[in-house]
Amino acid sequence: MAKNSEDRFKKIIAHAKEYGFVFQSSELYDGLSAVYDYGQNGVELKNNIKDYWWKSMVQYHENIVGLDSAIFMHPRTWKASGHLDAFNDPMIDNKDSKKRYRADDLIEEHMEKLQGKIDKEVKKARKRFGEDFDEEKFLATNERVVKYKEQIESINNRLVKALEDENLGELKQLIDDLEIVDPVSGTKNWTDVRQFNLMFDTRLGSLSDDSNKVYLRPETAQGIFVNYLNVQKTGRMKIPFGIAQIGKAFRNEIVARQFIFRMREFEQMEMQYFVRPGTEMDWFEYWKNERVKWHRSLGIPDEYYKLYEHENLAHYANAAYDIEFAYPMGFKELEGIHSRTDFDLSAHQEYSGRKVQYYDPETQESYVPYVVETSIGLDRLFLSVLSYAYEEEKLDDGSERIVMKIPPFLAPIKVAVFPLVRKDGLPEKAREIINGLKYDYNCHYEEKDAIGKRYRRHDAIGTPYCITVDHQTLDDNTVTIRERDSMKQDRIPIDNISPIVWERLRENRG
RNA sequence: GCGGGAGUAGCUCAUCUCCGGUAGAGCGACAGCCUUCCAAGCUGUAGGUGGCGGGUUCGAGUCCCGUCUCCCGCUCCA
Repeated sequence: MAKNSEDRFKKIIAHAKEYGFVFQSSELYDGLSAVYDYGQNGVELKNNIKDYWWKSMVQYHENIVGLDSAIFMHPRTWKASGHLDAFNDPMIDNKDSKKRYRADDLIEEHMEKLQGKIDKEVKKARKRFGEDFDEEKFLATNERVVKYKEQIESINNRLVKALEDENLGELKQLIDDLEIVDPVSGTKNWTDVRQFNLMFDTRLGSLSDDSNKVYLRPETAQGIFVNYLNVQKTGRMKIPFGIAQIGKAFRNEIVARQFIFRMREFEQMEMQYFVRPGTEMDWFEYWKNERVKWHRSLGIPDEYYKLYEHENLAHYANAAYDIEFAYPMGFKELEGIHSRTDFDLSAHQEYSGRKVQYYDPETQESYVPYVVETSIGLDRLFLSVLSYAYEEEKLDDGSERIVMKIPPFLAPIKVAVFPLVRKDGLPEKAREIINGLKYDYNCHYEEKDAIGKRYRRHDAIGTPYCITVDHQTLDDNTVTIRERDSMKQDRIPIDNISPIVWERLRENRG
């Protein structure tokens, strides 16, 4: 990370804490690594983001409905989804090179080397015997080849058994016995083999035995897939249709850092769109464009976004696109659009033994729908808004201000109301105005300190509009409304505050 | 997880270094005064068992060990 963006990132994190957006979890007890809490302003911003996403998906699309599934799910869900197998890796570090490897990979590479030796022997023999060479016979009888083959077999047996038993000590022993060296450092100075589990587990019920182990979901999508039939049938949904969900997910990341970008407990906003097989690429394109449009509607300039097409695909996908955002630490994934094929629904059909299909009246056939997923990290979106919004501004008079240029319709507090001075009945008038506005907008009243200071305080949390009650207000019932970014003021009648704020909030939504 | 750096008031920091002797400032917050519009007027108040635990010592923020957390690099990442 470049020095100045590193500084900027630090300032944003400090600002987020100082102004009640994000606190480290359990800070009182020295904090909990990679877990964060949202403070009084953070929760408002986060709720506003959620609300906007939810409306964009569920309210603005008649064929998309919502869902709120539980975090606990039947353990077989994760067997079916592939998470149980795909994210259970035994890892080992070389103390000299500081490199980390998958222990089973190292052993497999060793076996491949042995296989390479066999191939070499075969090649040599073929050269020697020419036309008469009988490969099968050679493989079965050549002393050296047979020895290599036996070695491979015995290693493989030990490896498979060790993995099955989750015997980490045996894996380490195997690496020691084979005298495997680190390709980088060339040494055999290894740590113990340790198990890394992506998923958190816990016990359901008060008796602790292995049979009631359950996992905290590592993605919300599976809650949608296992409810596909329920929603499709009870909602009488016709393909194509979507199910949207906002919820917490949990991942025990090996390294979880970078503030709220990568957390152990995080929130996803996902929409799974069920389509007829063969049309998935069209819908993939469609949602790619829709999601880009949605991001543009936040009013953040295009250059903050970059599209990235995946070449290494996850176990469930046949196409994947990331929308990346220019965070202070560089372009990083904000949202993923994936064509998940029928991988998940088929897997659940197989593991549950139930028919997870759709009868298409048009084609008069049943099929397992294909799925196009849009999956965005709520916390990452929050961070993108926060890091875009943070600005240290030099004003014409030479002074500085820190202003959070949060898209106004997402701002934690929409309207702040101040009496110019704390006397002459101005505070009472200001209270009166707030009481009229608070049912429509999140408002804030302040009378402490000089007026300029109060403006700056609200700049720092991104409040788009400040209403000031002055002496003229008492004569003609007008107030000034000050706009955050331009710092310009208009004088408007009290009765017009609500419609004008409404109008401006709408305008600001791309 | 490994390696390096750091942790003193809400924030920024001072004191720390070869020399151990009962923690200060600015900003901020709060209360009040003064002020007719963009942070810096006046008065007062609160706030720290120096991340936590242990050791050495008559005495530790200061020396030693452990631990937690954060930052940087490496590794991993649906």
